[in-house]
Amino acid sequence: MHLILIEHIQKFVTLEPAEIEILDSALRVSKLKKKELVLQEGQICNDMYFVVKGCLRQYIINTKGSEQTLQFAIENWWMTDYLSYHNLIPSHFYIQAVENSEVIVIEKSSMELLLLQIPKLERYFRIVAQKSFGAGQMRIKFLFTMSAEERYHHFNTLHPEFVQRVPQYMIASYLDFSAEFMSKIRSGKV
Amino acid sequence: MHLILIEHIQKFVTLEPAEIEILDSALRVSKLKKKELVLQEGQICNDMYFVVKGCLRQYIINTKGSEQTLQFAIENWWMTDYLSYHNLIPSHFYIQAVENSEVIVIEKSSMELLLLQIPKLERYFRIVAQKSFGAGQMRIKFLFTMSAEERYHHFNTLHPEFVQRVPQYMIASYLDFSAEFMSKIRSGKV
DNA sequence: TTTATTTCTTGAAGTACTTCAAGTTTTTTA
DNA sequence: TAAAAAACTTGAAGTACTTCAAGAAATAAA
Repeated sequence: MHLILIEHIQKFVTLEPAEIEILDSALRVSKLKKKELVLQEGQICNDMYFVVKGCLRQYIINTKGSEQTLQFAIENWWMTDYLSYHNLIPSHFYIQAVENSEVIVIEKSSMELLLLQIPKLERYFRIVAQKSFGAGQMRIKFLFTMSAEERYHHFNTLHPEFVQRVPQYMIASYLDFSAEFMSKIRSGKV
Repeated sequence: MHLILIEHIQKFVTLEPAEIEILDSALRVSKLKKKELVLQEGQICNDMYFVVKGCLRQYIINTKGSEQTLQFAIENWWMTDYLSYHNLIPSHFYIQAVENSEVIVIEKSSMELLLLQIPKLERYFRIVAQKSFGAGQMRIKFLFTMSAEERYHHFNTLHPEFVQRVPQYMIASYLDFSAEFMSKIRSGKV
């Protein structure tokens, strides 16, 4: 049983036993090794990933050839490239496991089938997407109004466990400053 | 008849005549004067707005007391503060008409009713939210990887009509640089 | 039209960051 | 456990912007 996802869904909609049955048999778990890629730039994103355990990140490779993390997903978060997924266009992003991770993968075709069989899931995914969009708006607010140092302390206060788990250079690029500058912030040299 | 919205919905789901009837009678149009606010910081956002004509923007007032635009919505776009809307928490944002505008307002209570009466709308709003989130991800990519000048030219190429309609200082803050710097970019002095 | 208000421009001075390069520490692999 | 790889630190030099202040131009109001 894919309990973690089913419980997450039931926070937003109530499923009948029969629906849980359908859902459960449609899901499959995939174990990802640290650094394993599930999406690469140029590919069409055909899956949605729900993190059961571990951590994924979405990143790009910029013109200087270095990686910039745009998004993290930890337990109970969905990760995908919605634009590539919906419009069938090549993705601009990489999606990678930051740690050894366990994810539930739902392919697009199987997702469409599920949404027909269990229309309540439309509601669940609507709410998830709307909340994610709301979180994204807050992120832009923080990026626009806080200095690098403020963003670091804010993130560190909000997600202290996370800062331990993930390499600093990934967090630095997620907060839109260089790894070197982050090092200076941490040591108080700025 | 609120044709523009109904047509927009029918791009994603097919509505029965009876459903159109229900929908149509639940909607109301509101005319907004230029600069009119529909949401202020600290208020709980209780509505969703669909722009029929004109333009809305979401902005904040930063610590220096100046406005920063985080989001625009033109014809066929939805605008709301999803975080405040879903979690019933005070909004961090202002939402304002940039021009004299016509919007369709749906209050939360009426939205919940509509979603029960026309479950297909769950699908519509799911797709809209997922696509919006996808667009937000691209926005962050552009903010992270392009210089101010590149962001300006990129935006200008993508939305040339828009740059005419909206004061430059709003676009400057949306692209995360100062109005003065935008002026210098435009005159080639940089 | 006249006046008031809003928006845009310009240059000079300042700053919050980046980049580079080299060394150190930590983690992973064999 | 040694060796290799990945991640972090440090300082020096550079730069892409911001801020300020003042004036000009465009738009709206009277």
